[in-house]
Order: sequence, then structure tokens, then C-alpha cells
Amino acid sequence: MIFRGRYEYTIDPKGRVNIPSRFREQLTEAGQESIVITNYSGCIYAYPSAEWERIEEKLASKVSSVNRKKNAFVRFFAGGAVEVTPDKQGRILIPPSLRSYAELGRDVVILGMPNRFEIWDRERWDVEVGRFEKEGFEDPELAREIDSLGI
Amino acid sequence: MIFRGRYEYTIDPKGRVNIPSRFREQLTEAGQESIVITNYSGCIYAYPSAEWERIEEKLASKVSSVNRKKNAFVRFFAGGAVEVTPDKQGRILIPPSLRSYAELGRDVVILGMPNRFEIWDRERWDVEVGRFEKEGFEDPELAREIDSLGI
DNA sequence: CACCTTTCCCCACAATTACCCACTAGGCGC
DNA sequence: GCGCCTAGTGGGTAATTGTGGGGAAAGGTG
Repeated sequence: MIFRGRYEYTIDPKGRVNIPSRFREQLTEAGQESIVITNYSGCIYAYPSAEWERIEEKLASKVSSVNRKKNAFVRFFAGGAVEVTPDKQGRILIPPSLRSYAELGRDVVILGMPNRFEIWDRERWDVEVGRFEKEGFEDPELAREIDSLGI
Repeated sequence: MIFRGRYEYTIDPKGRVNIPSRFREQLTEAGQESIVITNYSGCIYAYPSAEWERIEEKLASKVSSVNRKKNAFVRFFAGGAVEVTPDKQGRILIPPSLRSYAELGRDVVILGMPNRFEIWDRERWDVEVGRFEKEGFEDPELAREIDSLGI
């Protein structure tokens, strides 16, 4: 499932954020009511629960590894995961641990991505965009790949 | 699908822009009702939905990568994408996130391109044209590439 | 067990968007 | 010139979406 678009919302004093109605629609069409959110790369990753389960399986096959770093990753990534379901108005409650990890203030940005969507603090997102616009095209390898997309 | 021509329109207070009737005609002939618009290089890129899906597949194959810069690119480019369908009068509504990115004022310019068309704020477009005319031919590499096109 | 905090479920209002219809200007044929 | 058609613009209204908050239920703590 691919999510599209960028949306701006506010988190209310209770810590609730709206989910874009288009995303909700896609989820219900796929027969999925719940979402799994976790912490990663300075923002919150949100997966349809079925997609998350797929990821979990992959993680499980690696967790038996004695590799300490892999284990640390799994603890962080999977350990942060929480399953949430939108309320009647289509909002989810972001638990304090995730809220503080992503430093979510009042204004947030929700981004569609392939397989998931992401929730960013607005200011952090602005910084991220700035960095991309500055560094992005200086990387010759990335520039070549973008060229090859034929956009 | 190749779009041709440059058109000038106004965005009304509700954020709607007209799509050139010639373009609309091309789209319906190809059996495509919807358009995907996204943000790039200071303007809005508009693709026939089928064309966009082709790009999306390529992007999706890169997103699993942990490469931070690639992710940043996908976030920005795919995250900006929204599917829209013209209303009965042939207009589309540009979402606030894109309108602000491209700094669309009242007057906009729509440009035909191969595979897509672009929506520019009129003033920005004027600046862009000016820059090209001033710098364009001073870049030897670009001059060579243009030469090699055989136009 | 009592108390406090957090979460859930509901209702209410504001803002935005979708879906109409109407008007104007210009091009074209008669 | 006159009427007709099409393209572009503007606006009204209904429906949907987003935001805020009250109060009950659930959970944690001394």
C-alpha cells in the first residue's frame, strides 16, 4: 500500500493527531482498522498493521542472532512499536514515549510513503527539507539515480 | 504523452486552477481522469496518473534502503504527491502544502513538457526564464548536451 | 481502597472541500 | 451583425474533514 501526500495537522492538548482521511480510507478499504507506530530517524513511522506484521516476522528471524548491534536495533525499532486505532473522528493518540522521541510539538506534518506514512514535528521537517535541498543534489550518486527515474 | 504549450491562468480564492483544455482532452483520450501533482524544483509537477505510477514503482524499490539521502528524496518527492481529479469545469484544487511550496500567487503559468506538465507561479517563472537566458549558454557542459540532442 | 492520571468514547463546532450552477469573453459559422 | 458554442472565472451550498473539550472508564500508585 502506498500513501501519498503531505498534510499539516495540530496535536491537541491530549496528544491526539488526525490521520488524513485519504489514508484512513485506504486502510478501511484494505480491511485494516489498526496502525502500528514506532520511532525511527527522528520521526514516527506508521504502518498498516498487516504490513507491520510482515516486518516483525523478518525481525524475528534475526533476533536470535548473537549480533549485539542487530539486537539493539530490534529493541529500539520493535520495542518502540505501539498498536493504535483511530477514534470516531479519525485521530490516534500518540503515547508520550514516541511523542518525546520525535519531539512532536503542536504542529506536525504527515508524509505519505511507500508501505508507511511518517509523522514529523513541523520544525524538524523544515530542517530536513532544507538539508535535502542543500545536500541532495551535491551527491553525484544520488543525482544519477534520480536521473534514472526519468521524472 | 507529450504536453505542449505555455498557458497563463489565475488561481481563484479557493485554490483552484484551470487545466488547459488541450491537456484535459489528451488525458481523457488516454482514458485517464486523474492527475498526480507533486513538488519539485520550485514548481509543481503534474503527471497523468499512469505515468506517476511508473515512477512510484521505481521509488518504492529504493525506499527500503537505509540510505538516508535516498529516503530524504523519496520523502520529499513522493511525500508531496497528491492525486487530484478535475472538476466539471476542468479545474483542480491545489492542496495548501503544494501551494506554499511553489509559492503560487494569483497568476500561474502552465507549461507542457514530455511526460508531464508544470505549474509555476508567474513571477517565479519570469525569474527562471531570465536566469536561463543569462546563464544557460555559458555552461559548456549543458551547451554540449543540448547540441547532442540534434535540435 | 482511595486518589490521581491517562485513555476512551461521545458530542459540538469550525474550517475545508466537493459538487453544483451562473456569468463573461472570445471564436466561429451563418 | 447575431446567435451559438466553448473556455475560463466566480460563487453558493451541502457534505466532509479537522479541532476542541466533557465526562466516563481504565489503569497505576501510595
